[in-house]
Amino acid sequence: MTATPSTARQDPPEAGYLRLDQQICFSLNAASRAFGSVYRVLLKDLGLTYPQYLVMLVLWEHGELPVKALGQHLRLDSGTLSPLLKRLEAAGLVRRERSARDERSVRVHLTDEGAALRERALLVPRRIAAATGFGLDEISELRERLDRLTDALDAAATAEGQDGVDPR
Amino acid sequence: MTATPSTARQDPPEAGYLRLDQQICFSLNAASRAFGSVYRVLLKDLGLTYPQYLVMLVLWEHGELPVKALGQHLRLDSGTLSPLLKRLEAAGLVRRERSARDERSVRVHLTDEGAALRERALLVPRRIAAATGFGLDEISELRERLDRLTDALDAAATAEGQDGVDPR
DNA sequence: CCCCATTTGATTGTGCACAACTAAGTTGTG
DNA sequence: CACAACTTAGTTGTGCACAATCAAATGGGG
Repeated sequence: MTATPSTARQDPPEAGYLRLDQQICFSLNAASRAFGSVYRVLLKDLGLTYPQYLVMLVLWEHGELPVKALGQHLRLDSGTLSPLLKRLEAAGLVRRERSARDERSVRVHLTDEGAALRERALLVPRRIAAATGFGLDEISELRERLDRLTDALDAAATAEGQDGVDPR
Repeated sequence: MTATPSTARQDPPEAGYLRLDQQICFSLNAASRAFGSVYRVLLKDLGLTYPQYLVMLVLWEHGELPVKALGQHLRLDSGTLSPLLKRLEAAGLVRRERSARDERSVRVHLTDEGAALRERALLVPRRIAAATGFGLDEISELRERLDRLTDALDAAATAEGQDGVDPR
């Protein structure tokens, strides 16, 4: 039986993959959470969490959007956005109102207070960039790779979801 | 009044940063969640979530660890691990027992069922690697950058936490 | 007009991440 | 020994992510 419970016996190439595999997804996860910690500190002054900050970024850029479009920009669904938007509304930063044209749609727009918050948020990116210690081009290249990775994973996920559909 | 509610007026270099800034952290976040979707599908057969899978990876590698050490490997604290480990224990994959030497410490180790699960998990990494569409060296390079990024962010976060302490 | 598929949000339930706090055990010092 | 400082897990509360489900509104055929 021995004390070492794993990595015994044959352990073909799989085992190496297993380690590598942990590395990439784990590194990604860890980097994402490390970003979260830094943002948490910087955004506390603004009274925003990081996902709320992302929503505000989109609204600052586009002004006013239905929940659906907001979710498409952020890759988030209503299950995540609905409570988040309610908290932003409770904080007085956004308002939600049913579209008159289509009663199913809820348009989210900034309050004056929400729009004004942008001025203070302008200071954030520079401090984040400084915290990464990366140059602009290095960030840009990393971003390009991550986006490519995301696209590949999304494609794989949907293909995996319907598995071997072979839709003729 | 104009339709575009923001990005008007002066918008100095800050605005460009703001956009770039969103890109890198958002890309990271999106990639992390995209990975989550792919893992979710692959791990469903094993009855594991992705964070549970990470815990099992560490246990398969090290055999048996106190909660503290597990958390250091995964960058997670007891607030996250305690309920997660309870779920793994309820699933019959691990056991938790107080160390006799130090009653504060809880050692987590694999059950036979948990150890056996490794065989089925060996299939996962290859499918993940395939889903990324990345080569091994490209994955390796990306991982290196992400780890460097995480280190820089961690350093910035702790420095930020005590802010301008100037501890004399 | 009525029926039905689709679209859009909201709700519910599960699980993770993390801060703040508590409880119990351990260690060092007088 | 007594006692304070520290360590290790656990608990509680808040918020995000996502699957599943529901309800309301819309729009297109019969």
